[in-house]
Amino acid sequence: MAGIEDVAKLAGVSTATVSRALSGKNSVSAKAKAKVEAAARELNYTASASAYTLATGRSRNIGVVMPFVDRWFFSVILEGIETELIEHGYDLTLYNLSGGADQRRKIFFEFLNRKRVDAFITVAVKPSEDELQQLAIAGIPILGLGGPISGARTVSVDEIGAGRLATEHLISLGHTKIGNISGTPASEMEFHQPNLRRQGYLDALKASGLTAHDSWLAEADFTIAGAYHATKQLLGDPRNAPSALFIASDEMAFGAIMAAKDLGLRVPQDVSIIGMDDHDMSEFFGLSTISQNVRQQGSNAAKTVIDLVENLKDGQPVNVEQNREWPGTLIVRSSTARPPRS
Amino acid sequence: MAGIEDVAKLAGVSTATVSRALSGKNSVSAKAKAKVEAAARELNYTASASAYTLATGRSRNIGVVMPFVDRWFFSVILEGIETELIEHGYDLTLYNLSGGADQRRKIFFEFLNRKRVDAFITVAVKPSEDELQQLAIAGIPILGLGGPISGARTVSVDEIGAGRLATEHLISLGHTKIGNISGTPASEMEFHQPNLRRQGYLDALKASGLTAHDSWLAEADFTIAGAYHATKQLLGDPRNAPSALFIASDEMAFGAIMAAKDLGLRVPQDVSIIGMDDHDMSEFFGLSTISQNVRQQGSNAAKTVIDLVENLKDGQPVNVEQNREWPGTLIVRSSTARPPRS
DNA sequence: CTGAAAGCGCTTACAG
DNA sequence: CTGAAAGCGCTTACAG
Repeated sequence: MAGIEDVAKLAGVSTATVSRALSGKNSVSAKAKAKVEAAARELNYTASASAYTLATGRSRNIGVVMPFVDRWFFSVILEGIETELIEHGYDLTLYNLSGGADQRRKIFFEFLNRKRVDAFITVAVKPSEDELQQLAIAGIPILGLGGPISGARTVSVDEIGAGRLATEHLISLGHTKIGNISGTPASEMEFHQPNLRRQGYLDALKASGLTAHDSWLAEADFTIAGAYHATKQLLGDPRNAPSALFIASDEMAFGAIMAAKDLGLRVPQDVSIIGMDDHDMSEFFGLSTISQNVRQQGSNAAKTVIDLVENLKDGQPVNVEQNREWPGTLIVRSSTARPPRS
Repeated sequence: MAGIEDVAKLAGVSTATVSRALSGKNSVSAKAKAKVEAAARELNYTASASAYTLATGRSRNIGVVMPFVDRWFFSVILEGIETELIEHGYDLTLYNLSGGADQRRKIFFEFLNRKRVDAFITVAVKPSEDELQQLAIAGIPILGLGGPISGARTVSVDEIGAGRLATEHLISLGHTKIGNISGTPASEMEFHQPNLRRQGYLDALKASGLTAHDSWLAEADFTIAGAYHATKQLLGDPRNAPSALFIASDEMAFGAIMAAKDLGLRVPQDVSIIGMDDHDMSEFFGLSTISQNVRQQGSNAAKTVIDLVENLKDGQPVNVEQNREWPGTLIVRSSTARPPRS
């Protein structure tokens, strides 16, 4: 592998000039620049990341911390982040928390100290006080996706608004008996999304003078199977079943659709179902939903974080502690319709 | 952030001793070791990755290259790799190829040159001649998952055997009219898996003296929707529909199950369906399948690659060009049964 | 515009 | 067992 010395020799200039010519920041004569570029191309030279980092203190590398990578939402957001980062010449180092508390501690208190990344993007992870402090000591900027983090810049979806929008859609179709299945968060991290979505659902009902019957509310664990069982329970009630369901994730909504079918109910003629996410498979299921624009959330987070690290002031990020909220957008497919006349 | 100098001062020793004490490799007196460890803990010191890399030439970082991260197989394998890597103190840098040819070139010919990783794991990616050569120049060991790569160590699933096993299961139940839906690979990378799976299917039929009717064969694009349509076509044939289907992925098998149901066919009473993968949702669908042990494939790949980089000989990996094959394992659930008596 | 040299923060022969 | 010093491969004031 060629080093800067080789390029300098071949181009007949000093290593300083090579560095300047290639970085493009400093003034170099057009002639020197051309020679250096030719030499670099010939030798297939790229500056070594570790030497660059050691000299500049910048790594052109972003750490991404998420609780899982093998769930739809997380994998899509990861892909969005990665594609944007590569575009801008940044690497992505992945830290996933699924290994439990030990792994989490290791990441925050050991890997982080290695100064390998310029910044972190956390996805649906709420750092503890200790962890936040650790980040502060390390002086690493952090961008939180999904929920405010004290002292950090944050981007999230307007969860309450999304829950309200989904519910209003059902109300506008004429439904009055509307149920809701929310998601139970995994333990260690904090998804408060599900609660907020239900909040929006309750708000919408209230605004229309409707009420939520207790037996119309359920929880499931964000899996298709969990929602299947919950839905059977809700819709199986012969006396007081809801005619429409707002479900906190599309994957759970798939389970709900199958449960309805297995009960002999037609979707949407007998029961309307709306989810949230706009999952890849939602089109296939004909599922109406609130889109989160997940991939775009990812690429936006990447852009924001790059902006953050490239505009440090005295080593500190500018404009921290700022929470931006994205609206969800309603997508109407074939799983929602007017209620059956009773 | 504390540096090695700070630790040395606090412990009252030289930086050389700090380095030795912390790496644990060289002889250091118990007393010095204790003092250094105490100081390091107090200052929350971890060696800077870039300085370590520059000094040693090792990065403790593995690059993972995959065509997508937002598909089930890839996200699960990624999670398997990551968890194992963290365990061993390695970082993971993700390169995903979904951005197209440009992104791919950038990764292979620019990012790779930065010498940021000790080795690569490629997943279902077949490097071109150019790319392979680039890897060779860089002297970076590479472990290929899914399909042999010339000059590299490789781990893959015995695809032919898996196809045969699935088909033999159907044959052993008494089926004689067995169809197959294989997957069409995306363009740029090379999945030859689908062909191999069909190969195994054909082998099994032949060995039992059965033949594959042309109209029992179809292809789909690995999506639930694609397989849904293909299955309707296959099973809709009123004269010569197969009584069982081997489908090249579980996700496609879900589409097949739904297609069968929508045709009024019961699974497995009217038609048996077996997939391949053992997807997270397969349990829910009651899908019989051939498990690939995906998560385990990932963690195994991580172990192998660590072994590779920690046992270089003169900078070269030992035992290259070695292809290991894993067997798939049959998982029987409720989607396969004896054929209906005609 | 350009080069010589210091410095980034480690590790590791070398000498003792 | 331990320390002084060289060196890893870059970038960037500094001087010209």
